Amino acid sequence: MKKKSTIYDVAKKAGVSPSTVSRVMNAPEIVAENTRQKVASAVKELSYIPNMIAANMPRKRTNYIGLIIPDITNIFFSNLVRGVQDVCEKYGYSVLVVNSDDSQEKEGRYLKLLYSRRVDGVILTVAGYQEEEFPEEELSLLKKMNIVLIDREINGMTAPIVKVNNFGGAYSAVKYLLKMGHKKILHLAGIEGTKTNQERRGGYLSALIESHINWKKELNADFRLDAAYQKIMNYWPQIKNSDELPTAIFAANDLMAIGALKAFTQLKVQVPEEVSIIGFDNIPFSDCTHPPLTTIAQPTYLMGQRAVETLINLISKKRIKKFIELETELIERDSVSRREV
Amino acid sequence: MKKKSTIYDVAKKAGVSPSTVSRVMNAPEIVAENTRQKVASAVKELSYIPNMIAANMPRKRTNYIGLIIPDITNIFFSNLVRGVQDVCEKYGYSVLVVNSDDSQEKEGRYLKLLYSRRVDGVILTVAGYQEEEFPEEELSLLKKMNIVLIDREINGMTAPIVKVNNFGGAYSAVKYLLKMGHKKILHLAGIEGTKTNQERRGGYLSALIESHINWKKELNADFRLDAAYQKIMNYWPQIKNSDELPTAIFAANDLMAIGALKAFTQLKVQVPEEVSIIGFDNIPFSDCTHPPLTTIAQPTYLMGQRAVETLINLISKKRIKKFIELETELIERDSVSRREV
DNA sequence: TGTTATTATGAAATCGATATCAGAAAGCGA
DNA sequence: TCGCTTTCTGATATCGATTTCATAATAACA
Repeated sequence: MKKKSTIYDVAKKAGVSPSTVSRVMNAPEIVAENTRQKVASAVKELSYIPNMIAANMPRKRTNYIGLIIPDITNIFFSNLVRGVQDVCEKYGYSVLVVNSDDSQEKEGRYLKLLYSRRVDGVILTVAGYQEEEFPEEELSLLKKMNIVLIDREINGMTAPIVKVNNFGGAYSAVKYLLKMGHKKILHLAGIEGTKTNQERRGGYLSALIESHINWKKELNADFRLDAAYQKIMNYWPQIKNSDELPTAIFAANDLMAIGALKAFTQLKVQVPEEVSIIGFDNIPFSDCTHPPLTTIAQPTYLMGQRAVETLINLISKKRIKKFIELETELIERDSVSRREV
Repeated sequence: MKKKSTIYDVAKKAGVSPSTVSRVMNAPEIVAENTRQKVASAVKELSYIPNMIAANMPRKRTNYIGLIIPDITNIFFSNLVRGVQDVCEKYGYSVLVVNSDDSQEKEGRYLKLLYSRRVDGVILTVAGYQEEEFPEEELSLLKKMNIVLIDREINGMTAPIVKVNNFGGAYSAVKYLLKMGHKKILHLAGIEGTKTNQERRGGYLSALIESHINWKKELNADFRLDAAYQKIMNYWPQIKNSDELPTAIFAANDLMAIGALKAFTQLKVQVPEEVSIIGFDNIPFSDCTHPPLTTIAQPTYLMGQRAVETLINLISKKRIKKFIELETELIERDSVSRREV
């Protein structure tokens, strides 16, 4: 591996000062055509590529942003990540993605890492499992950095947030089921600690109350496919043939809806003839299930984009909106059918 | 935002030199218990977190690795990314992930970016669409960096590679179809330029030849779900009722298999009664399709892990295996049925 | 007790860029 | 031609760590 060439090498070869080389690399228009050419050819000859590490120091910015999500293998997040990456790319930022696995401890560790790496800002999906109060150390770190929250709010923090109208989405999902004639609607709920889940649960309950429906039932599956699968496998046989049997399910995300679908296939329960299911998220493949899943679509890619835009404005101290709430959309497919009585 | 404290601040507060603080942070065992304590409490008091940017310069390493994949929203890669991240985390590296969208031009640009950011090494899934010869500039960049290839080989480059036995996997998939009595097997192929696709195609052809089957047919869908869907939607009606009609399909990846499945649902063609389908990859959700997809499993997470381990050994100049080929596994589910002629 | 190792610390150079400031050269109006 | 901008370039300090080398203090040994 041959030695990397530096700005000094280029300067020497071109017969100019390092400052001039720096100018040619960063603001070519302010240097005379003539010198610019000389430098350019020296750059090419040495195949010089500037060392951004060195550049970052005096500049006091890295053009990195950190992205903390629960888990990249959770398909919900990959579109979001891509949205973040694409906008970053456009503005010359790079993204450092880490997985908190919804653990507060990991979240804290990564925040420290990101700080240590001096990222210009962080986009954070707060970890779901909150052991206790927000630790002091983490909170003070958060205050030192440019932060934009995404997807989940966090009590006692006033960072800008980009989220989806979870309440409204859930509300419209349940309203839709009611409109289709369902009166016994089970709720497959997500991680209890998360604001997201609380809001969706709120939408569920509000829609029921508004329609004077007293029947309600919740099963918790932490937003996870296999947990939902297990819960249904356990629960359904118990209530089969009783009047506890729901005619519809509102799942707080598609993953759980798909888990339920899988369980029903195995239990030989027909969807939507025997139970209707509606999900939340509209993840990829939710249109490839059998039957294709009716769901509430979230604009995940857009969320990622908005979050970065906000963050970049925050970094460059422009005016920003503190609260961006995107709307959901009902996607009618085939997992919900009309139920008479 | 209050001023960040530096190693000098800590040194002053603790009444020692910056060198000593540096030692406490990096090799505490070589400094006297007494001074270590003084420094530690100064660190805590100022809540000092070292600036890794500054540290990287004299050290000449960044503890970053770059990861170039075609597209993070392609679900096949998320497990791989996670494998990379988890091992990196263990060894104190951070990962910079970028999407080439299978474009050679983007790949080149990102390589340059990664070089500029002075990552310690790069894990690269070579872009599928190769316009022409590998550009000189990119090649010389590759030679300057520590590179580990993943998934796809590249002609005329001798970097270590971690891949899957594509030939063997495809071969066993087609052998399995033959064993189930199928004699007309269509191949849904991926991006032609990729070695991966060539190998899988090779496995398909070899299995046929070995069984003295002359019937063959290929449709190309670039590894993409929607392309596969379209191809089937166009092709099937044309050949319906002719003896061109295949009884089974070997798709070069699950995405295309799922696209085909979707088309067949729409065309009211029963799977597996009328056509059997076998995929490749075993992506998440391939067990949630209808019917659950029989497929060839790739150990993607493991591939990511192996790639990083190799890269880290390469970086630290340890001995490495130049060629790591992982085995596939046939996952029998319900999309293939026996066919008695 | 004098000599040599060992351990613990500090001083100063260094990594490779940027940024500030100053000065030379060129352009321009009177 | 003189003075004043404007344009272009270079010298030098700086960012915040690490690293090398030197030295003081202490321990070990003959």
